[in-house]
Amino acid sequence: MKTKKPVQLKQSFFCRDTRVVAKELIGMEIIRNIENKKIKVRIVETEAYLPKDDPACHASRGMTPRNSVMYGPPGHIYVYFIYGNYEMLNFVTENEGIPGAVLIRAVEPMNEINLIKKNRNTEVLKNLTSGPAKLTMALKINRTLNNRPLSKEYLAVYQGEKIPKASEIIQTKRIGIREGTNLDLRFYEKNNPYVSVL
DNA sequence: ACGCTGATGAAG
DNA sequence: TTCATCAGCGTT
Repeated sequence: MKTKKPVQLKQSFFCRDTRVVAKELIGMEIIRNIENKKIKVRIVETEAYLPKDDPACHASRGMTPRNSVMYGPPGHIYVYFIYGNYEMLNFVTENEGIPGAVLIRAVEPMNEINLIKKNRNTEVLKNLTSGPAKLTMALKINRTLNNRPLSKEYLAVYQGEKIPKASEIIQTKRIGIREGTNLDLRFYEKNNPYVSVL
């Protein structure tokens, strides 16, 4: 047997500058444990939302009931609801008390393709997980996971088997926001078909 | 290019 | 209490 046991990312991984975490999450793997299945995906696109001078960050105008999770411990899950339809998956970063988070924008499926197709109600491979709301539908992630620590019991992040070289990670402007578009805080793997927008 | 959808938070 | 806003998706 050559399969290595997956190494779960420690809390200290997330307790750093949000930009560094967003960049280093590219290539890491998420395992979603649900209904006796373990769906494994590889992160291919992220965005950083910063504690300071970032008008697009939910916490840019101070703490509210919704964004309070971002002020909590790093490595926790922040899921919020948007556009009347969609859930978004984020991981909290920075020290407790400092509000930062990384939005997971796209992932690449590594197993359970048929289950993901069913969850997404489509057969088109490149549409399965190529967007922040698509991947939460594919992995059945919703607000019940909000404010929870990472755990292999339901959702955890692991060291990736294939980490892109620095030259394979593209850094550009963020997508889908009105303010803060001048900042290059979006990261994605070059030439990966599951990236949401090229 | 647009409609769907409803939680959120700021204003009054 | 109202109202504009919104880290998207799917169909046209």
